[in-house]
Amino acid sequence: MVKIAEETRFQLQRGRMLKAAATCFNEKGYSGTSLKDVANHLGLTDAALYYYVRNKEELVYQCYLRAAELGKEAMDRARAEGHCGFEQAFLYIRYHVEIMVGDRGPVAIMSEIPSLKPTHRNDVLNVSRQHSTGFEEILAAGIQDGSIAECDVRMTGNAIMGAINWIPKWFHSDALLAKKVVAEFPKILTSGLRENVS
Amino acid sequence: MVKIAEETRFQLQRGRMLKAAATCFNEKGYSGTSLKDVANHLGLTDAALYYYVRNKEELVYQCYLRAAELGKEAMDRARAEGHCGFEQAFLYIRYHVEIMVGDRGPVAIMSEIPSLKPTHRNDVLNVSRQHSTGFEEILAAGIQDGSIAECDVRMTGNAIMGAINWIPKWFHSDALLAKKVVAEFPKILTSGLRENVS
DNA sequence: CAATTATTTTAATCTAGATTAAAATAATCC
DNA sequence: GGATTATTTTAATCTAGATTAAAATAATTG
Repeated sequence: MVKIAEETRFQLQRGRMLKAAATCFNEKGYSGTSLKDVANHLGLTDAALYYYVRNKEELVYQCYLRAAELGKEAMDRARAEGHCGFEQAFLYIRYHVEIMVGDRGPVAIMSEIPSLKPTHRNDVLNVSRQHSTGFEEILAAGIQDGSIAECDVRMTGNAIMGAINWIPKWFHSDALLAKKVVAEFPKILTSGLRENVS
Repeated sequence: MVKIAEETRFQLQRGRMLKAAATCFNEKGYSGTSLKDVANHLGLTDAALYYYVRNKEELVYQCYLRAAELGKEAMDRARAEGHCGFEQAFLYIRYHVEIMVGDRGPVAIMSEIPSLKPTHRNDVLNVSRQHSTGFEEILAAGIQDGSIAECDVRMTGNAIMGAINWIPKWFHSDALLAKKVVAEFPKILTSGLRENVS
């Protein structure tokens, strides 16, 4: 068995597992999902999951890490492509939402960060903070370049991020709705940012 | 022991318990908080909580019900006092946020609704839906009366509610920050609603 | 203060669901 | 095809933390 093939298969299953876990956690809650639930989603037995992950805590950790990475990906793209603060903010929201409601989702809601073990918790918190900070930087840049009206970047960031992070609470795999979310959310969440705030 | 005195004391402790539980759930996550944690907050033993609640599931249920009631209270006030859709939306956000970050909080994030038992889950979901619907009605009324620009009320409602519901994730008892949140959130979340959306 | 009721604690259980070890099956390679 | 490694299952344990029963303490009443 050659290294490359083996890792590919392994990583495929592992990816499926993380998606299944995210689905379960979002839809059944954390305490409501047993490893058996996740395994059933994959046509496996609960014990099989231990081949991919040390324990349940690590499963959650990996889900959260994946969520954070996808967010970062969206932000990186937006920063690279947007020509002013406003455009970067708009694109970030657009890309992140697109990922969340698209076929790379679902993305796990990070409701159980505090019950992760210290190392893992810090990992996740670090990426999260980077992410928040990154968005605040975009907003600040937008104020500088005149594309965004003067505002409290911390609070505005919290508001917009909150709206995004909450999506998995009410959105459950629905292509039609997904289209609407992608079309509307970026508009809605940035419509208050322009200069004409009265 | 007279009825009234007894109920007063009981209800007081019970109220404290619900607040302590909300604090724990928000800060340590659901699976991260044991009944012992909640009890310690009150200087009690875990077993004592069973005097106030049948089991942990009911404790969560009560927390969520309380959260829903406080939201409803804010919305009722806003509807009674606001003179147009926009004003009602603004006031609702203001009042709800004020409650969440003030001394009537914290309000539990409803992350574990799916693991409630069916009856309780339905109770909570019903109030929640009423609440969302109520806000959408406010938005629709605002569009009618011209105080709010044409928009997708469902999506706009989801966005604004998400931003509010996410607050307990990053806000932890801090009077100074509380002031800022109350001052900024209503402005930020309604700044995109006016007619001048381009 | 004695009696009654309310509240809390102590000290056990009880249990779902996580975890593990060993065996079985499946995939891949030479 | 036989050997080797990867993946999954079966069948037990193991455990934290929820739950309970009985006893202890505290409050209130007349």
